[in-house]
Amino acid sequence: MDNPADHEDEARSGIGREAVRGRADTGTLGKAIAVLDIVASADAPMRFTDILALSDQPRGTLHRQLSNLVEEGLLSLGRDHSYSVGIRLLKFAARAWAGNQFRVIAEPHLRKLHDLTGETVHLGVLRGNEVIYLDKVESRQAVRMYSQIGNASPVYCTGVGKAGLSALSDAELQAVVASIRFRRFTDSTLVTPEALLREIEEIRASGNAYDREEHEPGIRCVAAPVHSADRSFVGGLSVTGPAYRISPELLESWAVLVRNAAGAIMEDMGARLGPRT
Amino acid sequence: MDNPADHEDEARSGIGREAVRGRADTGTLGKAIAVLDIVASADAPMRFTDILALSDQPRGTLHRQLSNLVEEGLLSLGRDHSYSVGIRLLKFAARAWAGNQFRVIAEPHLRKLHDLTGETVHLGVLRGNEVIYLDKVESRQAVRMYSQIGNASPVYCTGVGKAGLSALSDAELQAVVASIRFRRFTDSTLVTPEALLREIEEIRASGNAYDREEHEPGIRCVAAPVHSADRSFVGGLSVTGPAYRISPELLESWAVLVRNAAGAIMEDMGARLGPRT
DNA sequence: AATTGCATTCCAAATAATGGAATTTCAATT
DNA sequence: AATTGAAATTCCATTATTTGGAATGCAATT
Repeated sequence: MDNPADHEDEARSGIGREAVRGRADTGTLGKAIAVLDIVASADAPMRFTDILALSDQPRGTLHRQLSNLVEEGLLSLGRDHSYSVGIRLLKFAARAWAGNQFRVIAEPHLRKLHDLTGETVHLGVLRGNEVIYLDKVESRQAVRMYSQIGNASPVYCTGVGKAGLSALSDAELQAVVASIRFRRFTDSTLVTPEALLREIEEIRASGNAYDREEHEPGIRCVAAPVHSADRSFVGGLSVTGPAYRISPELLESWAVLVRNAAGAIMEDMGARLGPRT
Repeated sequence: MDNPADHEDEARSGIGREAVRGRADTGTLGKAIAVLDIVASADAPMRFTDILALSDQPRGTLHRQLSNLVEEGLLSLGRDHSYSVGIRLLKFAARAWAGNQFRVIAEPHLRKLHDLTGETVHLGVLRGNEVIYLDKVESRQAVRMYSQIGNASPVYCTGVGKAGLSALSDAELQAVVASIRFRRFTDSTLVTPEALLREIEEIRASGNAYDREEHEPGIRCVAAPVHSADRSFVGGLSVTGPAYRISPELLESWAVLVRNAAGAIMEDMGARLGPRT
């Protein structure tokens, strides 16, 4: 599943407070991280000229930016002049994950939901027009944790993504939807803003989002919106499974469980964060 | 101290750029990442003044650096003015992990080693005077993957760390050892450069490093050095288990298995990278 | 209402980044 | 072994960004 033209500009209009920045890539740091993002969004190591083609920086500038990133361990430069993401980021991410209170508070609820359904449970948050998976509980350990945690998927074709969108204000929703470059993954993928917005309305009314094989054929899920106490994290909670095992009726029967779990998470967060303020 | 062997090693050129690096807080990016590192190294969210105390930047400067990091999603600023590591790093790390060829090539060998011993297997690489765990295979899934992957531990009291050190040139070894601030974790922890260097010599001779409850009481391990084909990654492979289950004799009986697995990984890497060059 | 302990903003001076062009290295081919 | 075109890297006068000490804002506490 390669998405070639994805890392072009991505119009990073994110969510919440860290989000309403229309302009990004400003300042020395911003430009450097934009370069890092280009390399991180590719699915193979990139050579200098490959990156040059995607970045809008002059040769000399780009070269120094890359050198700085390598110097800091954020990128790694192979003998064959190919750049890939550096392992120093693993350390940062491990801390980001372990220290994330939203995830920590949610974790027991994910487990409970997994026990109730027997299927894979995901927690993800919005970041721009992507959803980043924060946690996952599954039965078989065959699939590695890292295979999902940290992974970025489009908002418009995942249960977690659509659930998250439904929790945004209209202004935020409009901004995100406008930044989406729709791409058809399956026959069921929603590929227009109108179809997406219509579905968001339904989600707001019912409290549940569904992924009916819209991202991957044979994969269904039911989700509900969750957000952290201060709304700095907005996302969703979902139960996912193979279509052959999960009938639409079964999926629907889990809807209330997912909503309850999402509600319980938000209650826990209020309980922990409320008094402290 | 004009050891001819040193020149020999230096002549081998660019060894372990990734593995051994001095402090490089230079440039705008470097200083920003240094600030990020301060926040990532703390085990709780930090407020502005906490960070100010640890960084040697003036108020105004630090404040703008933090703002920039938040702007880029590398840090997240809570409503209570506390900074924590941002989830955008999860995306970068997921790519760094999935795309890391060293880890990809090593993975089947970790599994095989796990099957042979039944105990937890770790793969880690040196970064400065820390070892960063790249992968882990364990029996019980009770402990979460993220609990180790990406985690940074001191080189001098872990099997993987000491194994990695033994694979460095004398010059690199000296540089790393000089940068260590020794801390006693258990009664067995090596706390002097001399003791560490003496043990590195033994590891070089035998091909195996041991952690005899030097980091955590009740935890033992046997390790062997590994490095990527171009030596851009230098680290170790280890089998770890609880002391009550793993006698010193049993541990020693695994030594050859670990050495063989390490050798097989390096052979695989040569096989994949060799023809391409 | 005043105080205290923070976090945040300001702006001239200092410093680091910029980028077009020149140079060097690489790798494929003869 | 020599040639050559492509790719990577370095150079340095110009330009834009960061710097940092001091002033200001903000919200609890007395």
